[in-house]
Parts: sequence; C-alpha cells; structure tokens
Amino acid sequence: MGDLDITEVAKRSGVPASTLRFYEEKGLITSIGRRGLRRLFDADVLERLALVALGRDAGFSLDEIARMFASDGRPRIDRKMLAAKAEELDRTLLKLTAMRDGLRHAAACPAPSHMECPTFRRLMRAAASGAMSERTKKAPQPPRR
Amino acid sequence: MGDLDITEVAKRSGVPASTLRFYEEKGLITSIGRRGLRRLFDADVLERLALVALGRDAGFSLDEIARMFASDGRPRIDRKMLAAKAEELDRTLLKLTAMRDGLRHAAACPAPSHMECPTFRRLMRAAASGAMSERTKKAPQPPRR
DNA sequence: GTGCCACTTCAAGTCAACTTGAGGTCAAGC
DNA sequence: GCTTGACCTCAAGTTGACTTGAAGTGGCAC
Repeated sequence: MGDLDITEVAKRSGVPASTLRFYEEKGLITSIGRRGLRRLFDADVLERLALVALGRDAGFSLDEIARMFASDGRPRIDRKMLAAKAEELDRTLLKLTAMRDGLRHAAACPAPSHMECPTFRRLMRAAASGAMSERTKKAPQPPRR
Repeated sequence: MGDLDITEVAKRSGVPASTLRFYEEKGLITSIGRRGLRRLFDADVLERLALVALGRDAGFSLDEIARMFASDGRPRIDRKMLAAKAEELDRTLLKLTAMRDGLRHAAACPAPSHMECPTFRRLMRAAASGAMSERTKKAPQPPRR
C-alpha cells in the first residue's frame, strides 16, 4: 500500500534508481524491505528525498545532509547550522547579484569591445582581486547531463 | 621588460604556477617564450587571467571561457551569451533568495521538528517542485581548501 | 517449470578543475 | 665548473556526486 518499489520511487521523485541506491548507501534514505531482491520504500521516502533536494540546493553536501537526520529518521537540523547557511547564502546572493547586474550591463553596453566598457572592467578587477568573494567561490554551473 | 616569468605572474595574479601551466595547456593563456625551461609571459596575461577569473565567477566553465578567446587572442565575448548567463543567474538568485528566507525561518522556528513547521514544509515543497524536476543545478559550494 | 528481464551487487569509470609526485634540466651564484 | 634549487614534463591522484558495466538472481507470465 504505502510501499513503493524502487522504480516507483524513481518515477515519482524523478531521482534515478542508481541514485536512490547510492543515497541509501550514504544513509540518506532507508528501504523498508525487499520483494525478492527489489527494494521497497515507505511512501515517506518521497518527503525525505524532497528534503535531500532542498539541502542540496541550499548548498549542503550529501554528508552534511546525512548528519541532519537523527537515528529515528526524523530530521534533526541544527538551527545554528541553518542560520550559518542562511548567512553564507546571503553573501553569495550579494555577489551573484552584482555579477548579474554586471553581466547584464556588459551585454547591453555600447562600447565596441568589452575591454573598453568601464563596468566590465570593474567587474573584471573585482573578480581578479577576489574582492567579490572571500576566496574563490564559483557561481552555479549549468546543468550537467 | 614587459615579460614576466611564471613566478612573477603567479605572484602578481595570485594564481598558482601549477594552475598557470594548466591554463596554458587548456589554451586559456599563452606563454611568449622561455628563459631556459622557464616560461615567459607578456604582461597582458594578467588582464587575461582577470578575464578568466571573471568568467569563472560568473559561472562559465573553463572550456566556455576558452571559446570566448578568438584565434587572434582578443576576447570575443558574445553579448547574447552574457545576457543568457545573466538570465540564468537571475533564476538562480530567485531560488536562492527563497531558500535563504526559508533557512532563516527554519532556524528561528519554534516547531519541535522542522517537518512540523508549515513554513519549512512550504519551502520544501517549493524546492521539491523547482529543484527536482530540474535536478541538476546546485547552489554554490563553500570555498574550497 | 522455465525463460525473461528488471532488478541486484560491487567495482570501476566520469567530470571539472586542479594538485601532487617523480624524475629531469638548466641559469645562476660561488 | 659545480652545486643548487626552482622550474620543467608527464602521469597519476583528489573530491563530490553520481553513472556505468559485468555478472548474478528471482518474481512473474506463459
């Protein structure tokens, strides 16, 4: 009833079966049993997966996310850690916002070459000096396939 | 005169020599000769490195950045590409902003478990709907090292 | 009852962007 | 002219998050 086999979970969550096995091995999710060899999951694994996705998106590593789950399976998220992550995200947001504005300007800038655009050069200097980020921090990469 | 050896470039740019060699191999920079074994670079390599840093920070891959340099060595940066990157950054920003607000709330939320906090659950659903369907995009990770 | 085939395990491969290590070379200082 | 040491090359290692491949297994349709 509430049990879903791995294919079902994959289908409903959009997470590939190979990743589900990988997540189980990592302790991010738990299978509730087997039908033959086939893993069975409780339906609440979907919520768990959503939480994992959330953590990933917020910039937590899988290991960090794993540490957030108590042994009883309920999320036990350190509030301090959350606040710290929010802080970090906030700094990232500032930087990315500046970057977006700069890119947008450079894209619309009438200077014959970007090297002659003051805004572009300012951005460049900022990136070079590392002034925008505390240390080398990268913006999100385009989706891998 | 205008020539800098690799150590000088490393010192002035903050980019390790190993990375400079790696970048040269990738075609991101070019050395103009050797003194003995030692690479010599024209001083304008510093500007080039700044450009690479900017591209990296904006979320371009090294390969993408390499493609921005035409064969003449002058940056040939497509305004459309910049605009597209700005767009992408913008979408990321929206998501990360929501995420930051959610984290901040969750950190302060009095609910015994985050799963019982309506705001947290809403955030989770939002992340699940956005992030899982397009589940390849990650927020920036904390600085390496 | 038997064959199919999607699942299983485990090891190894992939990708990006570098770094590290081993073994070699050469300009320069003494 | 010999030592020194920073550079050189090339190969392999690193990290995180997975994916892929080979070989095995068992529920289900026939």
